[in-house]
Amino acid sequence: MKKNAKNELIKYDHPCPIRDVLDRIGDQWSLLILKSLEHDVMRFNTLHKEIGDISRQMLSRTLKRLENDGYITRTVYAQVPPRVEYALAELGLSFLKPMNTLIQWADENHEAICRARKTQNL
Amino acid sequence: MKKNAKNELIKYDHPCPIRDVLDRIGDQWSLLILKSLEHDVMRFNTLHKEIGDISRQMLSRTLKRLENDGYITRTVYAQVPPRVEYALAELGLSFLKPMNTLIQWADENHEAICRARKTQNL
DNA sequence: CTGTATCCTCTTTGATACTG
DNA sequence: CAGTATCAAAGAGGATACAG
Repeated sequence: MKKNAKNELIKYDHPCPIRDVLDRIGDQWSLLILKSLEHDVMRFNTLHKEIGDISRQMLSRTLKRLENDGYITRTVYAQVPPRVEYALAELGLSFLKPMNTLIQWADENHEAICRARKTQNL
Repeated sequence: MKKNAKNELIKYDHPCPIRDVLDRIGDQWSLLILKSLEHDVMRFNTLHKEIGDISRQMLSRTLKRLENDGYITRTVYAQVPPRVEYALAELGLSFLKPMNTLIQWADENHEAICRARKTQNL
């Protein structure tokens, strides 16, 4: 566990839910993957092509994390060549609502943000 | 849904507003800062104490980015010692709705996620 | 097809010391 | 009080080759 400068334990036994959740789905790819799975079950390579600029490694890692957190399910079919399908689990389905609220806001306010940003490049 | 010349599905044109927005407020601190400013104007050190484990450098940087993107305002009072107050700007106020939807979901589902996670540590 | 292992780079973040 | 500069560490992410 992390310690601060005085070597005191930082108390995250039960971390802030917001941080705990957002640290995971707040990365570069999770939302994109969940959004891709909103309407369809998807295979690994289909996701890879759809998202376009994600590396296979990051796709693999992020899928594992999402699966481990309970957002998605992973189904392997005993075939040659292998066929693996990813789909939203219950948690992922319930997450669609706040996610889409956020996405809608981003869409509506993107232009305003771009306008505000023009002055600098931080 | 759009398709390209080879009839493959394409969901994400560039620049994608979702990614552009979330890459900024999806970091470790932005949401926390915006949440802290939800009900009160705040000074630098007050924010620093309230958030607790953010470094001054990251607080400074994140505040600048949020200001530059138009989420918050920064007001300097001509005093000695200096007094600087941060407050939500219009964009930040409008962001409260999707943000709180997300926070509420995180609160309600945190336990389920923790339960799902127990098996591994990715 | 569906990944994993390895190596490498770039970004993020914190600690600390310093300035106005 | 409100930051900034500098340094260092950790992690995110990509490229490529390899494996089942």
